[in-house]
Amino acid sequence: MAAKGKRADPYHVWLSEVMLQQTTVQAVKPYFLKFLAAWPSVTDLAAAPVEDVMAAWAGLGYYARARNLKKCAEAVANEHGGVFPDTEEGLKQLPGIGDYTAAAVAAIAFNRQAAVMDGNVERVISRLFAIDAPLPGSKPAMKAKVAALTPSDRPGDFAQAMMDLGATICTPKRPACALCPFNGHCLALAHDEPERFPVKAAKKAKPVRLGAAFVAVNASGEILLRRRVESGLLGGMTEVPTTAWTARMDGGTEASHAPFAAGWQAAGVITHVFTHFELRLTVYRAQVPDGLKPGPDDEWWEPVTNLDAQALPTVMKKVIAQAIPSAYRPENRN
DNA sequence: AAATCGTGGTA
DNA sequence: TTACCAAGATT
Repeated sequence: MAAKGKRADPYHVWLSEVMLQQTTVQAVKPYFLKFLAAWPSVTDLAAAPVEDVMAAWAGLGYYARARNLKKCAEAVANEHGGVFPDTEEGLKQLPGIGDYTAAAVAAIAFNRQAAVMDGNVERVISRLFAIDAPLPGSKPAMKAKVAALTPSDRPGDFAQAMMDLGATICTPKRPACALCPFNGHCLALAHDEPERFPVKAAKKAKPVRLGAAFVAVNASGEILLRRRVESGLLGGMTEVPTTAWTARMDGGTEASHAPFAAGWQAAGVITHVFTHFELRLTVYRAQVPDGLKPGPDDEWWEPVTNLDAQALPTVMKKVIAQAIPSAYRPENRN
């Protein structure tokens, strides 16, 4: 972070804010450093192969962010001369930059008086004013409160201070109200019920989906991989062949969806929880001879020693580790 | 405009 | 263990 009231590098601010969307600082740190080392400027990122960017993002989640990150870098490099727009409105036109990120970059990197509101700020504001209307419907009213509080002097520092307050003092459970600089003006505290806010709409139950995954290893120690379609869940990421992920496991479905006939052996079940469903995959493995042709739909054979360089999401690392326990041991990596 | 989209940490 | 949720965006 830059010194008090100073503008930080817009590329650094943008990259960190995108990574921090729905993601903890702890999880982001190593990825942020890795990206800056690989691509020191936005033009470097714009010039990078998208596969490299997806592989570098693997494990961080919400992979549409990585696809939009690349598109945004290309837009800045090709349509803005390699310079980020310096207004909230200009930034919001770019891929992957919404209300929050546009305001955050405008305030922190360009000293603009933009109202920055993330989940932390929503919690602080909802408590300060004891807002009973549930999120997300109450968002516009809350943002108006933030805008009214945001100063013209050092708006970026104000934004970061509000987020820090929400992250460390005005926490979801057991907030440290005694330490809060607003404890003389907080309506929720005055009513002795800070934890009642923010009020949120009820969330729905998480269904279970079932499927099977197939790990084929040939005599040369290569594993059969394929690339998922660009859109939707894990879009553009790498996977091993699987059946469809459906509510029911239909008998006979599994063998018919194997990439080819082989001595498939069940190797156990892995469970992975996504945002809106839980996935249980039965893992099958087979030792096959060399020379099998990869299927038509973006399949290839990859040395098991090179899995770290692949764009494998966490669920697929679980599958491979289940089938090949040694795959992710250090001595088997390049 | 409700649904979709990952993962890991915490209580 | 379950539930929540973390510096949200897109369709």
